[in-house]
Amino acid sequence: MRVSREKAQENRGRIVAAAAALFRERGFDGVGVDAIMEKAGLTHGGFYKHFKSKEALAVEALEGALAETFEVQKAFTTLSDYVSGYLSRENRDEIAGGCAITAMSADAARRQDLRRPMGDNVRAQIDSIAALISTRDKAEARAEAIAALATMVGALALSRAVDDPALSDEILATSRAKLGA
Amino acid sequence: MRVSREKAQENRGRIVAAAAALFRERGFDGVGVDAIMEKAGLTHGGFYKHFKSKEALAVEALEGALAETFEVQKAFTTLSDYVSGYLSRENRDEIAGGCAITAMSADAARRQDLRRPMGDNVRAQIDSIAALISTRDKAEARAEAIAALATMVGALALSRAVDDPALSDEILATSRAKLGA
DNA sequence: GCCAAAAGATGACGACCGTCATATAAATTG
DNA sequence: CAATTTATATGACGGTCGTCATCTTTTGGC
Repeated sequence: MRVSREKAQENRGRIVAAAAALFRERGFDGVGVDAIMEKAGLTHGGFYKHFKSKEALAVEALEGALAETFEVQKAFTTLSDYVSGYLSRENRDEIAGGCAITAMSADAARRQDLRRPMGDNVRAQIDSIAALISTRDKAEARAEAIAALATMVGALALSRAVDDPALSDEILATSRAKLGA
Repeated sequence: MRVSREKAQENRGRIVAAAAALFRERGFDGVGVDAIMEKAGLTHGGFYKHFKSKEALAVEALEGALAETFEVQKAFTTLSDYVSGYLSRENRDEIAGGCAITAMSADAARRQDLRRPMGDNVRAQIDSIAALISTRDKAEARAEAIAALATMVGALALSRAVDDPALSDEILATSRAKLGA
């Protein structure tokens, strides 16, 4: 049955939000359109009234996930807080709500469409981190920001991939320390 | 038709090698058993004479991919060479033959079975890198090794995920420089 | 050299996939 | 209030998936 424009727009948002969580949790190929629609509280059929393909939804979902976590990170006013928030056990254990760069970089490497939102967000993150670094030399701040972002993304990925919880914690703690947090 | 034990073992190895490449390239859910068997020069039916499931093959394929790249990396005698080899355009562009940690960490985060080989290899890499660091303090060398590995993995993942080739190159070059290579 | 074992090929199964046609029913338009 | 539009539901399609049963053919053990 039909639904008000307002409600339809809200439903669309719920589909994107559900997809943003599920794609991070299970990867692009690990989630079906039916699972996304179910999580959004709808049935699968209406999907193509909102999106022209699963891939098109993935682009929007990635943009949404990246924007959401970027908002959280922009709230940190020091590099130390930024790093501590990123390399925390909570962020490691909540993949569905955590950093979309780490969770979806492999999908982005495989699917052209996802690389543009990734690139946009990486550029923004670099600028954001560089702004937190108090160095005279702008180029040097940018270089430090790039390396810091790489270390954070790699440490989070490693901490999620290894079997031993002690090693996982050690990776987070050591990387935090190396980044001055 | 039947085949000699020797030939059967060689075929098994070809299946594992094909899977090691395809899983890195397309992810666990992006490859079917049929594609793996075809790449190995066989038909899909014989698969379950060799492996009890696709997941079981993935464990062996990951072990193989990790061992293979680890052999390459162990050949480097300085940290600088190690880093330069890892953070090269060639390694970035050859996902199927490149670092399995970077290519499969997301799959490992999702699938328990893959975390043990990941953990084993990460431990070995840390020790291997730490041995290249000339520091009196062993704990300090280990900490530097962990951070260096995290930076390398993150930089490679980022360089593959972004849309802009210039940014991709910059991430590699900057991370190399930060790691003294 | 015969016989049991087994590797691989062929083919099928149930489940799930992305996508779309159609039906339903409510909202918007006039 | 009537006519039209449209968001969602139902159901189906062709294709692909992981897995397995069966058959063929050859090997390896006696």
